Amino acid sequence: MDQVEIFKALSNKTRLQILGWLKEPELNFPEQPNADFENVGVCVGQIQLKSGLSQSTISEYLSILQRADLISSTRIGQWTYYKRNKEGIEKLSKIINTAL
Amino acid sequence: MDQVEIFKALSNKTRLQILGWLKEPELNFPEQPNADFENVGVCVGQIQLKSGLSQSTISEYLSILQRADLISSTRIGQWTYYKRNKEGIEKLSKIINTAL
DNA sequence: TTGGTATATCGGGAAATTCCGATATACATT
DNA sequence: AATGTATATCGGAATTTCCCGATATACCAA
Repeated sequence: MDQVEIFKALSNKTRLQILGWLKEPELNFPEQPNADFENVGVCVGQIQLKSGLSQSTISEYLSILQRADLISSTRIGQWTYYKRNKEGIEKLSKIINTAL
Repeated sequence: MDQVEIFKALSNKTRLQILGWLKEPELNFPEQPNADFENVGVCVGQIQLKSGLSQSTISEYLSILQRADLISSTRIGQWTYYKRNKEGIEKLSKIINTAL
């Protein structure tokens, strides 16, 4: 993954908010039946609801964040759950500390 | 300074390269008379030469990086020198570790 | 199989970014 | 004052990003 693409993924207010929300899902989203935040994450619909943007836009934003390795996804039934990707974010932290 | 603006500043290959060059100026630029890298930084002309882009583009890129607090400038005579801004980069590192 | 719900993908108008050449400004030299 | 050099600013064409509605795909339930 190109460094520039990671920073592009972060260059948008809504996408930064999503990452913030996914850092503490229990504070930012209502309880979910049959899917705990820690293991699978938060479903697209909840993220979209919270963002106020359209379904298609949020779906695209989530895939941009995923391509940048900042989040990861799990499909369960008809739902896709996204959660923070610790490894990717740690890698970004290392980039900041070594390249800049 | 808005977080989004910081990441936008970093969303460009040339601007990332400039930050990398300014991290170790002595490895990336020829000796400068009357201005040491540590205190004042590297003059615009040298950065432009190394980048291969036009003078106007590099001047603009440097001011984008400066607005994001990632570099700072000093004018001496007809030259402007830019150097890495340690504090701004440390602040960015904290953003990564707390907001994402 | 039919209909319903969740998400992904497509096509596109509007706005932002990239990078340029031309020009303006600032300072030094003669 | 006039000229030369370093940098900043302006105007703009080409490309990319933002965000939407429409549509496609995937899965579930009856």
